[in-house]
Amino acid sequence: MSSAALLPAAGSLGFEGAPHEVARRLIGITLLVDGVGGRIVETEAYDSSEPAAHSFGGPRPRNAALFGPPGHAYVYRSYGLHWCLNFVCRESGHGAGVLIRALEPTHGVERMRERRGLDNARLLCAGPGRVGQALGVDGSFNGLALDAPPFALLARSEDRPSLEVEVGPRIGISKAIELPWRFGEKGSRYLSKPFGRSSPRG
DNA sequence: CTAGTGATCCGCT
DNA sequence: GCGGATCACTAGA
Repeated sequence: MSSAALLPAAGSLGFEGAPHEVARRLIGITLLVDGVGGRIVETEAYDSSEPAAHSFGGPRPRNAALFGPPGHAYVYRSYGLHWCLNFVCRESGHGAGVLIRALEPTHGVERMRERRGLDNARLLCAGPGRVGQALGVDGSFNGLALDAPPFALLARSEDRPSLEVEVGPRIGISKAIELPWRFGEKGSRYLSKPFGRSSPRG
């Protein structure tokens, strides 16, 4: 049996914690939507205390889910085209979240290829908009709990004991660019962009 | 590999 | 009007 224990992990991820801690813990966790998805290899943390966050400036209709209970989804539309998935953190009313930026495809790869109209596994989920498209996430998922279908979060199996996490500045923002709140699995070739300069292989 | 650009919608000033 | 927590595509190093 291949995978040792793929156990539900939603209860042990500590979504009530700070977003940069949750973002780090999520690396290596498997995310599935209706059974389709893969290992989380890249995340970013956002908090209402800094101006890059959608929650900065307080609750509004669009960001309401971010101010809801932790362990739920916040889905927003990016540039009028793409759907991006976040996990809500901290306590209700705070407005913190973790953006899922990239997955290593492991489950339902054919389904993801169809949805993305793309053959290259490396690019299937390499970016938040690509993750949304590959997993079939749209605005109707906004506010759903992460510990119940269609979502599933599975603990790391022990096939990768030496998981190393890299840290760096967040991508695609113009404010609070100094915060090192982007996290990624070191050496993964499924990142949306490489971190500093290591070996560009994988 | 990096840099530039158009697409396309919604929330905010 | 303006500008995004982006992506696909093109051109050039």
